[in-house]
Formats: sequence, structure tokens, C-alpha cells
Amino acid sequence: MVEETMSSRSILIVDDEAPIREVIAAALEMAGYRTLEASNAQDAHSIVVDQKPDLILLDWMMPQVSGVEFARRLKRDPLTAEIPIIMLTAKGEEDHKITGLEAGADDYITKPFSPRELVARLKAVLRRSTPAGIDEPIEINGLKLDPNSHRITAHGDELSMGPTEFRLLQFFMSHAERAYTRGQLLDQVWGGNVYVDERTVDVHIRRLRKGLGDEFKSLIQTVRGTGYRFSTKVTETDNS
Amino acid sequence: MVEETMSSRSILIVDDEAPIREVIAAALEMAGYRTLEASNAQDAHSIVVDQKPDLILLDWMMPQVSGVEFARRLKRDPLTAEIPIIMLTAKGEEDHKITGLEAGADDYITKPFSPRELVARLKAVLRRSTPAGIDEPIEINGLKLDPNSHRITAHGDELSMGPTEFRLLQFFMSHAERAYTRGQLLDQVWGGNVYVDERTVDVHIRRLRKGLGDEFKSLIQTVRGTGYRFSTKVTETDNS
DNA sequence: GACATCTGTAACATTTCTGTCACTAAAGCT
DNA sequence: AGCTTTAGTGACAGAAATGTTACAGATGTC
Repeated sequence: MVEETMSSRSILIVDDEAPIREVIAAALEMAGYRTLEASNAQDAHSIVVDQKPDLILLDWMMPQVSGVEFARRLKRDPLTAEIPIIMLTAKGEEDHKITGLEAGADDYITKPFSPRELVARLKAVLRRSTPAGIDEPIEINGLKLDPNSHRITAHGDELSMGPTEFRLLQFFMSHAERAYTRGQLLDQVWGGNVYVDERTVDVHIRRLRKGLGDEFKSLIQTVRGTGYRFSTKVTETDNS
Repeated sequence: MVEETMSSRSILIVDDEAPIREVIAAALEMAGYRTLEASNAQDAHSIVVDQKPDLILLDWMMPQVSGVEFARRLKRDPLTAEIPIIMLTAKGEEDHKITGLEAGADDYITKPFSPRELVARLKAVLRRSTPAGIDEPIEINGLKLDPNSHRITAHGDELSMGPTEFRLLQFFMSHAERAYTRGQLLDQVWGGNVYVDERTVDVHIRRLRKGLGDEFKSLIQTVRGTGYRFSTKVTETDNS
């Protein structure tokens, strides 16, 4: 997995069972995050206000104030509403998904889950919810991608492509001039926790090239034996 | 499903029931993996230490030492901690979330599962456990090799060559001024246990020189009776 | 529900790479 | 110079990687 180098974020883990908290904390710290822990909603709330964690992992089942209730409360307060929440639900509680969504959770993880999955989804949520800065439009040679309006234009003309192609292009444009393997692209664009054949990447590359049109499709270059690369340096006899 | 040729990875299957092991082994071998089998923790441990498998498929339920216990043991030992583990759990055992997390499994598969799913998830785990480091470009006399973009440029102009030539050049550039035998090159560039005629190296040297062009091909020097060498110092005997 | 869109996979087509061989050229040796 | 050994070269068939197309299921919309 290709790691992002960013100032370590802090994650608040809210669960009434200490062993679970510890396991999760260990996994997150291994992945380079700082962790905070709380066993109940009261403590959790103090910590949220006090430490402003970057994300909250919230167990659905908790004595007294339930996870849902706590989430709802956080989302109501403008001060804390922006903090993304990932709900931890156990098998069989999946039906409560709707309630959870209403409460304002940003993602769900169903127990049991692997540490990798946890970290992967956590990253995804963090990436998505990063407020400003990262969402700046990227423009290269007249090809402009705007993450906010979700639009791609070539010299002003709008190009249309599917969501996956959009994310793929977005990733490429923000990581130009570097070759990525299909596996890395799956991790970065699809999200680490999917089980998809690597050849699927090829198909989406094809769709992306098609969507870019003749003028820009050459920016997506094949690196034979490795993967693909987004590069403004066009070479006819391109190869590895 | 046609699979990659990569130096086939070895997977250790640990399950006390022989039929299950065989089914799994067959599926994995079909997908191009080498398989090792063990019916209990003791055997499994010997194999792990001895053969260093790339991944372990571990049944949750096992007589004597349970899968969880075994996993925990492996993760405790620095020597084996890096080997990813996929747990096989049966229906109804799903609740053992905490134990499994603590044990350090990298993924879960719930029986019954399709061979297809197994292979897919296995690939995903393997993919993630083999990170791609960020390497520094190497530059010598205007010849630059950049592992990140996977490019070779001569004074800015891109040179094109095949994957093997790329690796060969990469090896040479990071081990300049030293002669290597064909055997050593096969080991280093082709990777350990390949059975390839040594003269094949000559052919790739030829291709590499061709790819480098007139200006740089003299950097690849023949050491008669021994092998080849990458050197910036042009030998006198060549000046005739 | 009919319709459109998107996704992942499989199957087939095409391109590129690989390892060998046969042969030539050069170097070493007596 | 002859003879022997070693390296350079071009051609080629099979293997491998990538490109392309078609399709079935999933999802969302009206």
C-alpha cells in the first residue's frame, strides 16, 4: 500500500469494552495515528470538545447513551458536526443502517473486521472529509478537473465519464509523472478493501482514455511490465 | 483465469481436515501459487520457520492449539510477524471478533467460500503486504534512471527499452564500476531460481546497449572471460 | 416496471517481450 | 597464421502483457 505522508491524525475510539478499544488502538497506532479512548458518551464528549479529534470510531451498542444518540448529538452541534464518524456495528445490527445514516455517520464497519479493513476505510473517510486545500481544481495543459463540481473540462468543453474514471483521473492528476502498479491503483482509487481482479484496472484505463478523447488520452501512459502513469511528457515510442 | 507469472508465491494452508486442505490447495495451484500444507500447529510452525511462506491460510478451529493461538504466536515473533494471515472461520464463529483482531489476522473468510473469492482476497492481502518503496533516481553523465516514473532519459530525451533491460540497467547503475558474471546477473536481475541459459544475458546486454544509443552504449563494457561491467571510465583498449 | 448507467469479468485480438539458436566476429594462444 | 574460445548479432516462435469488446448483474431514476 502506498502511504500518504501526513501529520498524524488523532482518532477517538468510543466503546464500552476496554479490550476492543485496545485492539483497535493498537492497530491504528501501528498505522501511524494517534488514538484517544472513551468508554462512554460523557467522556467521549469531553474529549471531542477538548481535543478535537480528526475522526471518531463509535460503537453502536453502548450503555446509557447509545452510539446513535451520541452521533446525532455531535452532528447537531456546529462545533463538532464536521468531525467524521465511523460506526462499528455487530453482525445482525446491519438493519439499523438507515437509522445510523440519519444520525450522521460517515461510514460503517461491521464486526468482525480486519485491522487492514479498518485502516483502509478510515483513510477513505478522512480523505473524503478533509475540508479545504485538497479539493482545489487541478489543471494540466488545458485539461481541468474540479473535485468540487465533479467536472472535467478540456479547453472548456465538458468531458463525461463514470465515477470510477473520475476518481482514477483525479488520482493520476494529483500524482503525475509517477508509475503505479495495478495493485496500487486498486488500493488508492478503489479503496484498500475491495477484492477485484487487477485486469479490471485495464478496462477502466481504457474507459478513461476513451473519455479523455484523442487529444488527452496520450497522457495516460502504459508502463509495460509495471502499470500506468499520468504524464505530460508524451513519447510516441513510449515504453518502460 | 490466466494468472501472473511472478515468481510464484507460496501459501501455507493450515487445517486439520485433509479434504479441505486439498480443495484449497487445488484452487491455489490452479491460480499459480505453490502450496504447503499442515494439519496442526506444530507442523505448521516448522514449515513457517523453514520455508517462509508468503501467506498463511489458517483455520480457526483446530484441535490442540487453536488457530487464534497459533496466529498470536506467529505475530509475537518478529521473524514471522510480517507474514500475513487469513483466517478461515465457519458460520456461527463470526462473533469471535475480538479474539481474531487481537490475534492479528489480516483478513477473514467465512466458510463456505468460493475458490474465486479465496484467490481474490488472497491476492488483495498479498498485494498490500508488498509495498513499493520510493526510490531515488540515479543519474550518471546525463543518463538518468528514475524508478518512480519508470523512465530512462538521456539528457532529457526518453529512451525506450524492455522491462528486463530496465532492471538490468538499474542494477548496473546502482553497482557501477564492478564486473559481474552472467550467473550473478541472472541471480540479481532475473531473480534467484530461474533456469535460463547464460548466453541469454548476452542477448539482453545487446538489447540494452541498443536501447542506450551510441552515446551511452559504451558504458556497458565487456569483461572478457568474466562478464560485464557498467563503468563511466572508458577503457583504453576500446579506443583503437 | 422500463430505462439508463455503471461495474467487474471473461473472451478474444493485438502488441511486445523472452529465451534460444545459428551464425559471424573478435580475442587469445601456440 | 591456424586453431580455440568467447562475445556480438539477427531471426524467430512461443509466452506474456496489454488493448478491446461484449455481456450480465447491480443500481438508480422516472
